[in-house]
Amino acid sequence: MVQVTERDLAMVEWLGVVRLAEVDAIRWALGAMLGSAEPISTRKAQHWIMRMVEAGLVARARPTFQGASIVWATHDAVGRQPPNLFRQTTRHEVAVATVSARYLALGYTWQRDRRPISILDHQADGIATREGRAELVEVELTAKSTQRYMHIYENYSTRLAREGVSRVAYYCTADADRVVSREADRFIFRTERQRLVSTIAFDERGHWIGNSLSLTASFSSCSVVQDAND
DNA sequence: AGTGAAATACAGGAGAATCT
DNA sequence: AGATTCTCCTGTATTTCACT
Repeated sequence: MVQVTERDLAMVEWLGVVRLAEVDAIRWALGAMLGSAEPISTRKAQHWIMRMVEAGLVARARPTFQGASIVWATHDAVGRQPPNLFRQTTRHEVAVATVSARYLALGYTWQRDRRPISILDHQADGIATREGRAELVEVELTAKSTQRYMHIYENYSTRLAREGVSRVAYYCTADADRVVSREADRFIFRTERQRLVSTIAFDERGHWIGNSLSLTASFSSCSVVQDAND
């Protein structure tokens, strides 16, 4: 019989929030649940997945069109329908989970953003919170149109200025990073501009290429900028 | 102390991508 | 095409851990 611990349940709950994750993200999230900022080994993560599959809490598949196995929490575990792995947005969701797991490892909690409250509102890919500071997180594997950035940034400017959002962080491919930054320069007023940061974290195939420190690195560069302006 | 589950380590296999 | 390399996944033996 498989033993299910508190940590296992916390992991499954997180999987329910992000919907999908690949093994690499599981490594980071499990490390985080052990109180570590480092990922556990791949083998260990795979054993965990096998145990959870046996317990009926997690399901797994390896679509041939992409490298790693995709893992999700079963309907029994979280009461949500299993994700469709063949949708266009699946790669994006997997990438969001990859970023989310690294936030967990840094001691953040992770939630979904609120549903849009108006036609002009924009829903981020997630909210990472630590010590009362909430950060909106976006994963951008392909750049959107200029028009859409105008709307999204207008919305983010408001949330930064009036809704207690401390920062907006983009994790991008090289191409998307260029556009995200350029459009931010155009559309975000200078008093808020420094609080939107973008880093190159994925290659064109959607594989994580940021190092484990890239989140913290962007934090420190952000605070340096703020100090300089204070 | 004894038992079963989990962690760990190492060897190896399948499949895709790349090279010649 | 065939060989090679790479990445991700699996089998299994051994050690560690948790519980009664």
